[in-house]
Amino acid sequence: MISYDKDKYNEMARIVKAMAHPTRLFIIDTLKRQSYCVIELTEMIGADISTVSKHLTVLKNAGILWDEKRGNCVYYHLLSNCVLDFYQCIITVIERNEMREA
Amino acid sequence: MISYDKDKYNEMARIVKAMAHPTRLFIIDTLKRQSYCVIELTEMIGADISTVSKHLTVLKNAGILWDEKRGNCVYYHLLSNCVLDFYQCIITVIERNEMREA
DNA sequence: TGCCTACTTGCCAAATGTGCCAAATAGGTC
DNA sequence: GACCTATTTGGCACATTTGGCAAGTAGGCA
Repeated sequence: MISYDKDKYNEMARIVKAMAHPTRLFIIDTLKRQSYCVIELTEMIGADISTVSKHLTVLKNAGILWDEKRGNCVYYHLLSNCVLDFYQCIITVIERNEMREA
Repeated sequence: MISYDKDKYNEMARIVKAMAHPTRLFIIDTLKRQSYCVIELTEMIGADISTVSKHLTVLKNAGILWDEKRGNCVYYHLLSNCVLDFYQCIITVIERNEMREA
């Protein structure tokens, strides 16, 4: 009998939830190329800097990013490259969805 | 200059959000072995059947599951096996988080 | 036809997530 | 120390998600 280990799946959901936002997916996708500081990411995203800072904190708390203070700026880095493998899967799902709708 | 293609990341977030719930992660993990009907999953999960049905609908609408009526029951199947690759990555993230906390 | 089982849907209260503004903090530079 | 820039935090309104109950639907079977 398969049992639902709530603690295990809660912990996993915490990580997935951290990725479950368009801005945060963009941040992960952008940081795979190189690291950026909060201001640079804010310019790309076009939201309030406090909003971007909070998104970065969510990803950092999930263990997906780490941050590094350099001079006046805080640079964010991708910590878990494996999350990028997921992107191709998601795109595959989207493309198949579009095919089925057509 | 990298630009934030909101439509693209919204669409991707829709799929990730569908997975961003402990019960739904459990369902995906369980259906990788074999298909189950709503009642069977409800017994494993221990929630109201309407709650489980709604979770299944979320995953179906995201294109992660498909359903098939057989006799009196609706069987749900995993449509996108690639989402399972993500599980190992999440577990790696969790394990590293635990190491860093220790 | 009527009943039963297996679901799905509507509704609603509670919980959670989001985004902006304003205020606080933290380091560098003069 | 005073000031400036970069970032984080607090607070709040608004939107979304969640879960259970009750009601509705759909097909099988006597």
